[in-house]
Amino acid sequence: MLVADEVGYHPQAHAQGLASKKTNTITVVVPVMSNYFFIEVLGGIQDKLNELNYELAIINISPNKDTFSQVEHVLKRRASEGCLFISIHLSQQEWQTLQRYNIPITLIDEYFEGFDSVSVDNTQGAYRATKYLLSQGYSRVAMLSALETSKPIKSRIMGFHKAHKEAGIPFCEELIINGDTTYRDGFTERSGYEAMIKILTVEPKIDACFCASDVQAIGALKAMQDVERTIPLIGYDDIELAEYVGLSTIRQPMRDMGFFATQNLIERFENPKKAISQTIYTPELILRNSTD
Amino acid sequence: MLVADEVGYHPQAHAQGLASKKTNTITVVVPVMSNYFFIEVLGGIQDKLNELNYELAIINISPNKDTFSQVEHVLKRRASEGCLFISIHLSQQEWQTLQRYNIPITLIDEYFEGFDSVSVDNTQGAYRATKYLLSQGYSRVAMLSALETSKPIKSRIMGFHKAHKEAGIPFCEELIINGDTTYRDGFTERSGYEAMIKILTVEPKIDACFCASDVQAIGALKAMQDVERTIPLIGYDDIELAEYVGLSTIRQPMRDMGFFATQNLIERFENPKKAISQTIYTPELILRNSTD
DNA sequence: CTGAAAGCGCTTACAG
DNA sequence: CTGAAAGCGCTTACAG
Repeated sequence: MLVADEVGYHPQAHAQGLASKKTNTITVVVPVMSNYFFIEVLGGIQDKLNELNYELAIINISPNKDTFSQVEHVLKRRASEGCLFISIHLSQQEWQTLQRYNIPITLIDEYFEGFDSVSVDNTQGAYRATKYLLSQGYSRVAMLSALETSKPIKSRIMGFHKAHKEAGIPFCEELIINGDTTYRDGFTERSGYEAMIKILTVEPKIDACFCASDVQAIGALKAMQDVERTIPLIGYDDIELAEYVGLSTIRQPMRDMGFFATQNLIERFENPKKAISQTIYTPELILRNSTD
Repeated sequence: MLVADEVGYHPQAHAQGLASKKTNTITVVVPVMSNYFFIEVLGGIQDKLNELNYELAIINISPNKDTFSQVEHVLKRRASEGCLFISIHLSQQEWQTLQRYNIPITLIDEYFEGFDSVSVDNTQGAYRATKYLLSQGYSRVAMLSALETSKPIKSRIMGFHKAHKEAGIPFCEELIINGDTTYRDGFTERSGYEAMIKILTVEPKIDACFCASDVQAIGALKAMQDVERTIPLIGYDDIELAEYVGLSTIRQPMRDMGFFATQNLIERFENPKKAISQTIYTPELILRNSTD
C-alpha cells in the first residue's frame, strides 16, 4: 500500500471491493441533508472517521419515494461495510426485515431493539423546557411544533403534556401551534416566524413559548421583534449560533452522538457478536437571554 | 431493473461497477463538512441529483495530510463517474496534473481554466460591501478577516483595498483584523466575537465593519451587545439565518451554485467534448438592520 | 434474437 | 516462502 502510493499504482475501488469482499466504506443514510442536526452529527462522524481509514458515502433518502424501499436498496447493493442511519424512522416490522441483511447498522435519533442505537430522550427534553417555563409562573405556555407525524415531535409533545400534568396546569390543544410544515418538516426559520406571529396576534393570551428547534426559535425571535412584544422562549438543539443570539435551549450532544455512533459501528465490525447497545443521552436545559 | 426490484434481486455495486465500468456515482470533495457554505451548496447538488439516478459519495479532505495527494487518491480509485470539488484550492500545476486522469471535474468556489467551474467574484463582493460602508460616510472601516492563506479571503481583501483606493480614503493594514484563525480557518462565531471585541476595545477608532462570513458577523453582533457599542456591520454569504437576525450581507447564491455545477458535470458526462465553461456569479449586497 | 463464454481488476487460497 | 490460477458477481461482445 505504501509502496504503491509512491510508485503511482492504485487499486481500483470496485475491483478491490469485489475480490476482497471488503469495501472500506461506511454509508450514512439521512432524510434531509441541509439540516443543522444532520450537519452536526456528521461532524462527529467525520471526527471519528478521520482517525480511521474508512470512506464515507452519504445516501439522501428522497421524500418523494418510499423510505423503506430506498433504505433496503442501500443494504442490497452491499456497497459498504456498515450503515449509520440518521433520523430514519421505520416501523418495528420494517426494521426487522432489515435485520435479515446482516449488515452492521447503528441508528441515530431512532430506537429499535435489534440494532445499536444512539438517541436523545426527546420527551425528557421537552419536559424540562416546559417545566422550567411553568415553574417561572407562566401558565399559558405555547409549543411551537413541527410536522406532527415526526417521531421526535411526537415525543416532545408528550413531554410538553407531562410537564403540564405534573404542574397541575390545565392544558388545551390550541397551545400547540404549527407554522408552515411542508418544507423540511417545518424545522425552518420561516415556520417559526409564522407560528410566532400567530401566537402573538391571533392568540394573544400566551405568555411563554417552547420551540421544537433552534431555527424555528430564531424565526420566532424575529417575529417578536417585528410585533414588538417579547415573551420568554426556549429552543431545541443548541446549534452553535444559539449562544450568540442569546437563545435559551435544550442541548442535544449532536457531535458526540455522531462520534459515538461511528465508534460503536466500528466496534461491531471488529466484534460482530458484541451485545447490542442502546445509548440514550439526556438533554440539558441551557438558560440564556431569551428566557430573561 | 424494474423487474429486479420487484423480485428482490439486486446487483452488487462493486461487481456491476467493475464489469460495466460505470459507477453511477458522483463524488463530492470538500475540505470541511460542517460549514454553511458547504451545506448550502450540497443542498443544491442534492436538488439536482434527486432528479437523476446517481449516488453521492462525499470525501472529506483531512487538514492533517497533504490536500493534493488526497485529491489525487480519489481520482485514482476511479470509484465515481465524476467529481465536484468544493472550495478545494490547488496550484495551477497541481490542477494540470489532475487533468491527466481524464475524469470529469467541476470546480466550485475555485478557478482553473482546464476544468468547468462555478464561482463567485469574491473581490467584487468585498468591494461592494466596503464601498457601501465608505459611501455612508464611515471612514474607518475594519475588515474582520479569516485565515489569510485562504484564496477567497485573499480576493476579499483585494476588494476591500480596491474600494478604499477608489474612494480615495487612506487605508492602513491594522484595519484588517483576525479572530482565532485555527479552527475552521476562522469562519466561526467565536472568531468573529473575539475580533469584534478587539475592534471595539483595543482599537476604538473604528466606525464600521465588513465581515468575511455571516457566522463571524453573528459573533460580532454579540460582541457589540456585550460591549454596548454598535457599529454598522455587513456579513458575507447570506445564510438562511441572516434574514432573521437582521444581518446585512453579501449574498452568494450557494444553492444555485451546487445545482448548476452538478448539471454542468452531468452534461459533460453526456458530451465529453463540450467546451469548458467558467461561470462566475456576481454577489449581491443585501441591506438589513445591521447597517441601519 | 438468445445464451454461454470471456473479461472487468483485483485478492486469496493453494500448488509447488 | 513464492507465483500462477481461480474466483469475486456482474456486463457485454460474440458465436450460434
